[in-house]
This record gives sequence, structure tokens and C-alpha cells, in this order.
Amino acid sequence: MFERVLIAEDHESSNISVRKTLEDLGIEIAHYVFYCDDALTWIQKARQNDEPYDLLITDLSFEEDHNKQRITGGTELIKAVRQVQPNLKILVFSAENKAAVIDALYDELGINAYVRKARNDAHELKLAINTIYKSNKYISANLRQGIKAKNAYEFADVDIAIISLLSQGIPQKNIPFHLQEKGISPSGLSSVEKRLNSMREALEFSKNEQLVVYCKDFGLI
Amino acid sequence: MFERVLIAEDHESSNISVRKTLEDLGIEIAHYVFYCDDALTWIQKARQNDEPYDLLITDLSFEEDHNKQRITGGTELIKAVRQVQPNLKILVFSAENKAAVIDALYDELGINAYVRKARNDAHELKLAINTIYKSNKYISANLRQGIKAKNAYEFADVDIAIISLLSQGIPQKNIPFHLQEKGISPSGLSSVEKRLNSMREALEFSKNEQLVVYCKDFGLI
DNA sequence: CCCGGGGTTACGGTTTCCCGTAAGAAAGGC
DNA sequence: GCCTTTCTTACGGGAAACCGTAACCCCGGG
Repeated sequence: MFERVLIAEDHESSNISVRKTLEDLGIEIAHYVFYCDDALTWIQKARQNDEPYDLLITDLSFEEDHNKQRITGGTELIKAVRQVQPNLKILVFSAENKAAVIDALYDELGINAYVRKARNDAHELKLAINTIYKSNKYISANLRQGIKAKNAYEFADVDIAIISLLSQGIPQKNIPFHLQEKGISPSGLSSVEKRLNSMREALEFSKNEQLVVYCKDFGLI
Repeated sequence: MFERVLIAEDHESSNISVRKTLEDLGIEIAHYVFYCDDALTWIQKARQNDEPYDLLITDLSFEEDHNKQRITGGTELIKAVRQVQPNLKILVFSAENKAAVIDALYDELGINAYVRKARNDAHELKLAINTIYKSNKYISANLRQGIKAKNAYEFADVDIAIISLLSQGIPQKNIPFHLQEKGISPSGLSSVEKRLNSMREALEFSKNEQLVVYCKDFGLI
């Protein structure tokens, strides 16, 4: 079993139960921190002392407070950790439930497990830890289905850029200009109209207001 | 100190740490359930046996699963409990952070304390329990400011109705009809236009898309 | 009774958005 | 090279939304 585990979790209550779970698994060395910066520091120090961690359990969203941080969230923390200790196994423990976000964690950051804070999370946490100790990857059962039943429409980069601009109050007729600024193509006004049209059609919407709330719900903007 | 406490919380991990917190406070009888329906049942039974609870700690959002429930969320649970045992003290422990929602809990449901799942939540939980045991009401410090610095604009019922309809894809020109159906006034098209206009102006928006995402963020729709 | 004011509704002109069509440009096949 | 095919862009008519103005209605004060 893992011998040296680090917990990065700002919510005191979650932090407590993760520690208790590790205790149940017989893991003796489980350090915990409430800030991302601390997490990185501890990992670096542990490596220097030739006692590197073999598992990091981290949340995604860390709340800002008076204690200003360089690293502000779990995603950034994981990126930074990968620079320092690429082989460190990483388990993300978060309430995030958007397929787009979780997919990106596995695909782009190569995390080993994602456990969602939900009904049986403590039990699932144990399961996930056991699994990634033996193999290398754990994908939650109730997640697998969710990821498959993803979006009815595959949003391209242009699409989310357009919707994002709309949600910021940019008039449609000015969008071509902003797209060019960002080097996104196509950028013609007609193309913008056409993409909006096909998005509305695919999702059976009639107004752009529906598009923005939809993308908001799925964490695309 | 409280003698008989019931915990309604679907997340296993949160449930664990709340129990541990109560343990730290020396509360001996702390039952816990994962479903709202169970919570109500236990409260009713305890009353019938002349051993009523004196504190309920509940979450707000309970996730649906195969186990279909009559009561689907914390708000509904509180309403039901108030029918059965009006004097029961209630502490809501949730991640909800929208002033509109939390205000309503205090004002309309008369809860005794709200503790937000956040950085020092376990510590604050103890504080809140101690406070409502002695006095009757606990309002978190970091909440007080939030509630004050509410919304820049006071949304009327008409306003949220209009924005809600917009977000459902109803064309603006048809909104008067839908408002009349719901018995909301004013319902004239000009009034709709005027209200939208003043909302945009107050919030310094230029497009309705901004309004819908704003209301989405604040949990108004 | 008349008058005035707040709130609601009705009516035009202007702008923006929507959508179909067609012209133009880039990529690939023969 | 030329010709499809596909993607992008340009144009124009029609609908919706925007905005200022004015008429209307309901109520309380004089």
C-alpha cells in the first residue's frame, strides 16, 4: 500500500474525512495541507529529503482568502507537481461533475483517479486508492456513463469563443473583430451566424439566451 | 449541550466529519441518515417515543439515485420537519453560497444556523452549535458581509419571471402572453422591454445574454 | 369635481439579428 | 492543369428587438 500520502484540501471537514479514510486503509504517513502552495512545497521538500510522496490527493477548487497564493487551484497544482515529480500518482477528489472538466483531467493532465464528492464518496475513495495502487488508473463507474452521454453537440473552439463573447455583452456584429484579435477562424460575420444557427438547431433551441445558460451549466464558459 | 442530534447528509465524507465534530463536542447520541425521507421518519419516531431530537443538522442538496425519495432536498425537509416538531433547532450545513438562497432559509424557514462548507467549516460547525445551544441564532461572520453586499439590483418577481422565460427560449414578443398565464403583472410588451432595459442599465450590461448568466450565477433562475 | 403623478400600455422609427442565396477561396482527386 | 467538394464570406430581404414618445388608466389630494 501507499506509504507516504499528501492531502491538499481546503475544506476542513473534507480534509478530516479523507484523513480518516487513509487511517482505515492503514496508511501511516498522511500529511495534509489547506493551500496549494504548501502542497507543492511539501512535495519538493520530501523529494529533497529522499522521502518522496507516492500519492497526492487533491481537491480542484480552493477558495481565496487573506492568504494570497501563487497556485490558486487544483488544476494548476497538478501541472506544477508534474514538473517536480512526474511519477507521483494523483487522485482528484472534488465535487466537480462536468464531463468536459473531468475528461480534461484524465486526458491532458494524466491524473490516475477521479473521485467525485457524492453519496458513497468515502467508500469510493478507498476503492480508488486500492485500484491505482495496483494498476494505474481508476475511473468511477457512475462517471463512465456520464462521460459517454456527454453533449448532444460537439462544441468547437470557435463555438465556445462565440458564446463566451455573447455572454460578455459583445454585439453579434462585432464578434468577427474579436475573433480575429484572438486569431480564431472562421471569423466572418456570416460564419458566426451560421455556427450559432447550427448550435441552436442541434440542441433544439430557438434563442441565444438558451445557449449561454446551457454552456454555463456544462462549464464550457 | 444538545443531547440528541440527527444528521441528514448524503455525502458519506461530510457525514463522517460531522459525526466526528459532534463526538469532539461530547454529544453522545448522534444518529445519521443519508436520505431526507429517513430523516423525517426518525424525527417522527423519536417524538412518538418521547425522546425527540433537539438538533437537526442537514445539507441542502441531496443527489437523486435509484432510491426514489418523496422529499428531495434540504429545503423541503425543513418545511416538513417544521410541521412535525416546530421547536426543533435546525442547522444547515451546505456549500451553497448564494445570498438569495441563504437569506430565504433564515427569513422564510426560520433556521437557527447556517454553516457553509468552506475552509474552516469544522471549526465553525462547533462554534455554531455552541452558539445556538445558548442563544437561538447563529450567523456566520463571513456571511454577514456577503448578505449585505448583495445584488446591485433588486430583482422583482416580474424580473426573474421575464429572464426565466427568456432563458427558456420564449421570444420577447410572446412574453406578455406567458406572464398573463401566470397572473403576473405588468405584462405588456412595453413593460417587458422597459424592465429589461432598466435591468441592463442598472447592471451595466448591454445584452440579455449577460442578464441570464448573471441570474444563473446568483441562483435566481 | 378636477387635477396631477406614478405606473402601464400603445405606437412609430431605428438598429440588430436572422436566414436564404450566391459568390469567393482553399483543399483534394483525376 | 482543371474540376469537384467543402468551407468561408458577402449581400439583401424580413423579423425581432430596442428606444423614445405619447396616450391611457388608476388613485389620492385639493
